[in-house]
Formats: sequence, structure tokens, C-alpha cells
Amino acid sequence: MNEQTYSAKAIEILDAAERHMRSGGFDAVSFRDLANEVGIKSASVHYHFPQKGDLGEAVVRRYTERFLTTLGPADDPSEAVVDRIKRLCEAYKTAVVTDGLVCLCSVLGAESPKLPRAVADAVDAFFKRVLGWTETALQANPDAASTCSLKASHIVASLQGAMILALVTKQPALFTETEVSLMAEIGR
Amino acid sequence: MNEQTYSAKAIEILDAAERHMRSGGFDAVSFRDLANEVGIKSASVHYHFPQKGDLGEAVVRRYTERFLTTLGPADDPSEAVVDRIKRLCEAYKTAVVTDGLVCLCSVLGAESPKLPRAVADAVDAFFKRVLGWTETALQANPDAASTCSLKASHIVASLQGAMILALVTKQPALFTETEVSLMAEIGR
DNA sequence: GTCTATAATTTGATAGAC
DNA sequence: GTCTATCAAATTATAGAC
Repeated sequence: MNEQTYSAKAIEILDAAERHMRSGGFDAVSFRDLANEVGIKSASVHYHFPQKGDLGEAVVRRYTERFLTTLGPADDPSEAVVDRIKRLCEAYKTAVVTDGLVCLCSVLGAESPKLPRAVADAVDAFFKRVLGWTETALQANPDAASTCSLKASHIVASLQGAMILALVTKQPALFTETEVSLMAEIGR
Repeated sequence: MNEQTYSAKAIEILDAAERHMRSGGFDAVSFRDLANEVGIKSASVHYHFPQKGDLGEAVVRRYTERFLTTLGPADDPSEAVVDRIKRLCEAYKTAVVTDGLVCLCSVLGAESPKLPRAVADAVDAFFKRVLGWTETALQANPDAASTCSLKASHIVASLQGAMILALVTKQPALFTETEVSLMAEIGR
């Protein structure tokens, strides 16, 4: 929501932190490692983000904004529902293919119960917004006015789960397959 | 595969470790905490499981066996495909409802890249076996002989993802909804 | 099997100088 | 903004007694 501005160094820190979190979870990032990567000392990282929870929250918030910006509008009347959902799939695929990393909130979501409250809340907010986007995107579909919420959660859950499957088994095809299944469903 | 036998104390340790891993990931378990919970000292835990990786591997292996035992046979000719998949859903739901915890491999899978190799491999094996079970379970369906693999990955991915969604948003309904969607798909 | 004792390392975090 | 210096706590792990 409130567009936060960060210094150049803070952004470097956020980038490094996000990379680590996305490949190993919240505990996979340490102030020392981050400091080394951005070329400052561990104590200086605390200047930018006093507590680790602050850092985590900032990473998730920034990720959320970026993700939803990439998605774009969910209710462009000139766009078919299928194409909207296709964009959603692309957003997820970009994360896996381009960055070679899984969606941040797929990782943090799994360890949600033991995350600092503020971080867990930010992850919760991410999903609520993505689910909302998807629900809106499905809205234009004439036949399914009442079942949009149900379908939305089904779609998002499938994409999230498929990413983990693909990651663990090292078979990116598992993600593609799920994508195909989803598009086929929408078509109906 | 090879049925491992554990002492009573080792089982207590495995239980405690599994509980922690399922709620916060691999790093959420410490030898000290485990020791306190089972009433021995930290060093004594190492007697049962020398390294943390050994413990993690054992937890995942045991979980896998238990999960597949719960599932039962995938190819009972007297059972309809829908009912088989219903059993799969139940197995997942049991984890969430009964234990109040998410599937172990949903959590560990997300942090797979930073897990000790042996643990990551065990998680990989879990998914391969569950996918295999599901594929077999779908086999009897006359119309979809060739697309069983595709459907299997779609189903498993959906269940995994839905569990995380339900956990993070604290809306168990999100899991139920996905379940309904899946059953509807199978019905076709 | 479990203990004491301890090592070696890592971690998040703070105080205060520059 | 970044540093030095430092801390307190936690962590995995080992050696050896009982």
C-alpha cells in the first residue's frame, strides 16, 4: 500500500535478503551474510533494518507490490478471462524461470506459524490480495458469477503447489502441466 | 522402503522433531528443545541421531511410510477412481485437521535448496511416491489413460498449495474449496 | 543410554566513535 | 551511514565418565 522508498544500499540489502529467503526460508538469511554481499558490516545492516522482523516485513511488502504491479489490472473489459489468468500463470512462471527461485510467499507461507507476527501478517496480506485479484479476474466469466471465489482459491493453490513440486523434483514440467490443466479448466 | 525400527526414546524424539518441522521448517527444531521435551539432555539426542541431517532424514522417511500406509492400495479394482482420490484428500485433511499441522513435505519442500542433501532427497522421494500413487489411482479411469501423469501432478499440487493457503490465511475453507473443485474435475 | 563438560561457531543485537 | 568493539544467547557437535 504505502509506497516505501529505500536508499540504494537498503535496496541491495532487500535484494540479497529476498534471494536467500526464497531459496531457504526466513532463517536462511543472516545479517552477516547480507553484510558481506553488499559490502558493509553486519552492524550497519541494522541501521537500515533494526530488527530481522523489520527486514522480513519489508522484503515481503516490496515483493507483494512488485507482484501485483506485474499482474496489472484484473478487470480490463477488453481482455478475456482466459488471458487474465494466463497473465497470472506468467507471473508465477517468471519467478521460477527468470529468477530461478520459487515465489517468496510459497516459502514463507509454509513456515508461517513460527515467523515474527509482522512478517506472517505481510504474507497473509499477499495471499489475500492475489486471491482478490484472481477473483476479480474471473468475474467477467458469464457462467460462473457465484463460484469465482472458489475457483480463485483453486487456481492460486494449484500454482503455489506446482511450484514447490517442480522445485523439489527438479522437473519444471510439473509446473507447466498444472498450468495446462488450469487453462483447460478456465476454457470450460 | 527398509522398515526402520526405533527405540521408544528415539520415537519420542522423532515425534517432537516432526511437530516442530511441520510448523516452522527444518531450522525450527533444535537439539536443546527436543531434549527438553523428551526429558533427556541435548547431548543424548546425538546418541540417537548423530547429525541433524540424520534426524531430518529419519523424520521424512517415517512420515513418508506413514502417509503411504494411510493411503492404502491405489489400484483396488473394486474401488472407483473418485473414491481413491477422495482418500488422498482425506489423508491431507487428516494432517491439517487432526494434527493441526501442515504436511511435512509441503514445508520442507519449500526450503529444499538449503536442506542437507539427504533430507532434500527424502522429500523428493516422498513426492515421487505420492505422485506415483495418484497416477496409478487415476489409471482405471477409461477416458484418461494418457493424461494420468498430468492429472496426478495437478491434483497433488492443488492439495499441497491449498494447505499452505489455508494455513497462512487461517481459513480452512480454502482447503475445502479446493477439495470440492478437485472432486468435481474427477467426476468429468 | 544418558550424563557432564566443553568446544567452536553463528546469530541477532547494541553502544558509541567517526 | 558506516565503522569498531562487544555481547549475550543459541546452536551443532564431540570426548569421555557413569
